[in-house]
Amino acid sequence: MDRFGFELPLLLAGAFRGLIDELHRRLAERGHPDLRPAYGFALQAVGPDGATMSEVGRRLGVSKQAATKTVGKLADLGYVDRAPDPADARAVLVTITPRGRDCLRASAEIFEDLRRDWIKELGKPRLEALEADLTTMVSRAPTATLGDLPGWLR
Amino acid sequence: MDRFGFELPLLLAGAFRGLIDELHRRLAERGHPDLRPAYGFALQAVGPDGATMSEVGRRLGVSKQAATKTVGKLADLGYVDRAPDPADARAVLVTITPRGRDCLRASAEIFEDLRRDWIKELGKPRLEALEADLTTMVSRAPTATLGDLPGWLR
DNA sequence: CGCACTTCGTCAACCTGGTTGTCGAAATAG
DNA sequence: CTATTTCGACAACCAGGTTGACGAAGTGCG
Repeated sequence: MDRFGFELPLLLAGAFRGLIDELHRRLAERGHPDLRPAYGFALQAVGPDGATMSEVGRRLGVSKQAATKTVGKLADLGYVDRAPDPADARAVLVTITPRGRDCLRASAEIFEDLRRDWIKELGKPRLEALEADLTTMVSRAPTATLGDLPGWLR
Repeated sequence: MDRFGFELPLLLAGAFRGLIDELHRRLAERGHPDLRPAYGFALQAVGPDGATMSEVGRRLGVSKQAATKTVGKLADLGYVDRAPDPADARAVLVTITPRGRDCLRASAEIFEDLRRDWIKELGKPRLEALEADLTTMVSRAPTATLGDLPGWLR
């Protein structure tokens, strides 16, 4: 079966999207219905040890202004807290709340489940080959932080 | 090498993005520097035979208002023309200009080149396996039109 | 110590690409 | 001929990004 070149990006995007859609479907079932994909990235960027606003922005590859807005949303949803940094009076420390931690844990579990689904469907060797090949191609064209996916296709 | 579940979506997104970034890099070299990924989708949606505004919107999976705006940009850039539909006085016919056609042709060629790059890197059997496996997983979770990718991760 | 420079986070203004709601005009159904 | 649908425009709005300016706080160094 000979394929067209344009199918490759479509397949990649479709697979990515399918994965993320399914993640959020299952996340909703587990009590996190209002988390959007973009917030998920941001939550990851905060990380288990917390981070300052600027740090979040750097990790996401967006301006600190954008990070401030996103963190604000995350805080409204109860996933993170903001507190003055005791070590630096200019800085704001963003930390993950228990709810945020639960969400992160659930996400990790769901991703493992999802990967298991793929293994069941394709077999372990095929999936590992797929991952290895994608790693090759991704490292060949080093992509940015990936947190700026939202604005990227602007 | 044992991988984490969360790597899979990252790899997919990274590969997709790498492909699209490279497409637009090469498109720019060929005289289409101002086409953005989102416009590329829209141009595809107009198609070689043209379409009405509403039709473009439906194909992209967005409202006709959004389609109107995007088509406006595309027209400003000289990729499409708008003309009253002789068969329906309400409708606006959107057609691709020669420049748009050139862009579409260049895109197709670049995607083929890109696929050849992947074949050179991974070998034909591996790439075909990768495509087949992605097809399996994508068809398992039927994704939408994909034209609404921009707004999707909202 | 004191001053210059950098960094932190905020505010304000703006852009883009979406959304919904309303509307008049044109096509279609009955 | 009328009722309903569809087309595309306009307006208002939202989300998530941008840049620029800014004061306050930390840092380096003569």
